[in-house]
Amino acid sequence: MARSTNTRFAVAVHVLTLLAGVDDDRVISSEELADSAGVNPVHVRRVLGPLREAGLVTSRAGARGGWELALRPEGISLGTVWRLLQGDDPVLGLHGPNPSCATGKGVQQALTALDVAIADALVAQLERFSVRDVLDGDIPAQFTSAV
Amino acid sequence: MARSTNTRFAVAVHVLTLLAGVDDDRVISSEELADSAGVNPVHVRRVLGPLREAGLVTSRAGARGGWELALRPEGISLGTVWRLLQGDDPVLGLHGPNPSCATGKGVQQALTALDVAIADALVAQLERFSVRDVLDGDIPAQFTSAV
DNA sequence: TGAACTGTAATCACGACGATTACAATTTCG
DNA sequence: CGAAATTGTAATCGTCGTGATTACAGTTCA
Repeated sequence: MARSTNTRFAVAVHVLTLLAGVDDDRVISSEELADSAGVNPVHVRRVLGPLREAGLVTSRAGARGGWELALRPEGISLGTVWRLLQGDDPVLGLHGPNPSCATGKGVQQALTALDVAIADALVAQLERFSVRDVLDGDIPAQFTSAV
Repeated sequence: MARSTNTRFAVAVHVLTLLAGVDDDRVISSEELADSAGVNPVHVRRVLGPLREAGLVTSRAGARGGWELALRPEGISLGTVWRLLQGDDPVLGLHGPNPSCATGKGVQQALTALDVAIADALVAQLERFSVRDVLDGDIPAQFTSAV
């Protein structure tokens, strides 16, 4: 089984969808979100950290504290979420450099270029959908991607 | 740093490019390929296994044995290589199921659908290039993906 | 026959990831 | 004010995927 990317994106989508489904003025604690997503509260806070810094969600400490969306669900695209969590990390696995071999140099460059292209295509697909779409179940099980 | 996919694809591209660059009737040993790619000979054989079964390369045991391309470099698309090595493994990381929560169900379905879309888009990008392109350095460092 | 390979299983070490624990800081409420 | 609830964050731990390494049987050529 090939290594897939980590589950932060999945957890983020899950949690954001939950937050999108509650009343506007209600906040939800990390523990509640974590229980629903089947992960650890600390993990939830770590995942939501970057999203808070980007202004997608807000958090409140103290009793009756918790999390809520800072934007409307339709204003949060999955591409944005991906970018915030994955940053510029490569999608392809590039093995170590091999400076001695000329062909190796070329291969490295090709793979790097491909990685950029693939990352763009990946985000482009995710950009087509928002948290609202996930909440409404509006992501078809099968659809033709731009091939 | 997020977990990227494994390096099998990168190794495969590297090795295939090397094989594409030699005379037609010359075979190269796993050790030679491994040294050039900076990996282990056993790893090379494991990576090339699926490609051999798919008819992309052939191997010969015994003295003066080794590997050679079974197809012309322009006939080996990177998309094919990716599919052979990655199979149907998910690109997105899907966290464990959460049957108790209705929203969770929907999120799982959405993520699964997205994973298919993304995998398709990824392969579509790779399909645009062949081993020949890598060998010739014909993969531009920057190009607009279909956004 | 012996050397040079492939094919493959078994084991090992490393590293990423997420769980868990712990604790300081913040906020609400009685 | 003080207790309870909750975030923010560091530190540690266990698990798992990955590739290196070793070992060895089978194959082929000289």
